[in-house]
Amino acid sequence: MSALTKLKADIAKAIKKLTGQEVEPKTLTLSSTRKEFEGDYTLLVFPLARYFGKSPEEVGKLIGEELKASSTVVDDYNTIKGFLNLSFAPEYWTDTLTAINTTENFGKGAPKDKRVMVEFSSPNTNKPLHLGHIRNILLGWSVSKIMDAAGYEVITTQVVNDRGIAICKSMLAWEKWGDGITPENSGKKGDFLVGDFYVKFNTEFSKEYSDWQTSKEAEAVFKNQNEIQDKAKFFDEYKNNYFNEYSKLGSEARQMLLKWENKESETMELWKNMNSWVLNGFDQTYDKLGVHFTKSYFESDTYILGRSIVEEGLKKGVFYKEKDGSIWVDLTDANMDKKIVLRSDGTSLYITQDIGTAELRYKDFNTEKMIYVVGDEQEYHFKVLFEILKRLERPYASDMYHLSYGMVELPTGKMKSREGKVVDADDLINQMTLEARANAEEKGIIDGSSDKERNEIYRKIGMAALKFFILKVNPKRRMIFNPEESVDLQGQTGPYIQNAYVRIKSIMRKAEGTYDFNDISGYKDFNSHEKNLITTLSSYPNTIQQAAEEYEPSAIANYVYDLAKKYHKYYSEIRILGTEDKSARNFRLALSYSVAQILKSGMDLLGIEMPERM
RNA sequence: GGUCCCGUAGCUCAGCUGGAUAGAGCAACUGACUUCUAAUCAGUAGGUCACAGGUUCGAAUCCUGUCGGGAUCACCA
Repeated sequence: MSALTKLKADIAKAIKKLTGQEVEPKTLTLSSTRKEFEGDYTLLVFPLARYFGKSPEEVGKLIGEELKASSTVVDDYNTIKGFLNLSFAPEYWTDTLTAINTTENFGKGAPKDKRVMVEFSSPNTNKPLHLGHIRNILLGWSVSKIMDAAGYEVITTQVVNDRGIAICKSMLAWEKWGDGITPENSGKKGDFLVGDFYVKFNTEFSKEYSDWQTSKEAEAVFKNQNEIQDKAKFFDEYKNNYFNEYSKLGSEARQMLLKWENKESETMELWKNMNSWVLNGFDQTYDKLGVHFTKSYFESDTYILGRSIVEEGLKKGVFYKEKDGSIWVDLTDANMDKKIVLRSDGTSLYITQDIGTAELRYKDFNTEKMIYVVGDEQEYHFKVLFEILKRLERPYASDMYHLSYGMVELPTGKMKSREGKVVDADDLINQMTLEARANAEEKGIIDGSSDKERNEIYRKIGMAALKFFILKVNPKRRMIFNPEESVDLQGQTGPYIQNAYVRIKSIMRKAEGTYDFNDISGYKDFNSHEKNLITTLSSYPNTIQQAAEEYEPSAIANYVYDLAKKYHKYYSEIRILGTEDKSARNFRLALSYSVAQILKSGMDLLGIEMPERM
């Protein structure tokens, strides 16, 4: 039991003694005292005044007096209006620090005996990962780390969309214009190579389309409609119809998809090859980002799943059949629409697949809780999916969450990979490392280490800047990313937090062998920074639980920044190694050590590594 | 049109289970490196918390409505 929980129990006891009223300790509001006031923690007495029938100020005095007499934690008190400010005994601070210092993995929650799956990334195999994926991947990875720290057992997965018309476009373009090029013979990263052909297809297709627009056939199409008068505007919107009805390239791509579905060997061969190039490229990017998956699922395996569950649901009466044979679910009573779950020709849809994959994962891993990290444009889809699974009475249906996040846009608008208008993940990662290096070289620090070590440090700093930049923001917010304005390395950033850690590491190296963490109790004259830091440290476990409950990496990011900021301030005012009094010096080193541990641990929850020097 | 998300300093964002005078960073200006790493610290300046009502001893926070931005409402994924 932490000292604060004990204090709350003491307060409840005091109230009981004074009024006879039973109060649930956890309903008490206890927060750290604002720095303008005297005291360490503050109890809000407004809500308690009614039990006493006296003014909040008087009530504060009564409780304060009682606590001073009965609680071992409380040394003194003062009241201002309805705020009861409590000052703690010196032992509280040293004991708390020692407890933090000696607890292994301080902050980690007790095992919850529940397995949670986090699905994220889920890329298409026709182009490289881009900035949008980065937000997804960082969120997913961080949430999985946070869940783990909160006490869950975590499984990470991705569903790779490796089939469909998009990949056929790349395949077709490679066949037509590729001239046998491969990642091996060209030295180009596989996902970029395939992505180039995807763009190539689309530029060729656009050419074909604009040529067609002057043909008689096109004239006729335009005349046969009278919804849009402006010709250019009409053809702008007609592009998809053209692809499906008139385009030569479109028909070739569709034929390729048909061949793939019929598993024709030549097509399968090409498909397998190109997919392996892309997946290989993805693995390199994942490595750089430091993420990995317990298991990857492939849509080419899962796209037919879900049908048997639909059949089962039909029998149960959850679904119904239309005259044409298509199967539907009516969700109007849950304030949603009717939704098709199986086509009239018996084939699966996106939602059918998702029903099937959920079931498959449950069977594979026995996950009773599932988190899907997917963009907010799919909110409705997941609302429907979760409702369907509930009606099908799946055992995991009660604990499903769609972690939805806002789109990442460029200043010029949305990214369009078809037009090659994207910020590639790899480019961004490299750019960040270069940025970190340029910054370091300008400052002329990090000397004495080898090139290899230095590059490793630059990588860690660059990645920290990028990851923190993205994770500190509430996922729901849309974000506009300007590649021209580089990500900051100063201020509220990843490197700022790394710097606090590095400073401590430097102190610890210098102090090596000259201190004893067990000998701190002689120190009693704590300054406000020290109390403040210990208070912040002791709230770490709570922060983790809250971040897990709310699926909110930004809560951790803000916490870690706050801690680093407080430490930087402390560092600038107190000369730790120069402390004369022995137990004070030990205390300060112990405190610094704990701060470093928690900074490292918290950053790890964001997927950010710490350098030992920078 | 229905539903959901967002709106806080010039910019990027915290704060939202109601509590004391709304906080950071960036950008601007001023100061601090012979002293544990200045990717730091201290300071100046910057606010009708989109707007209007309501609940409350107390509202950026809760409720209702309005406005602005975005998403979504396919036998696409």
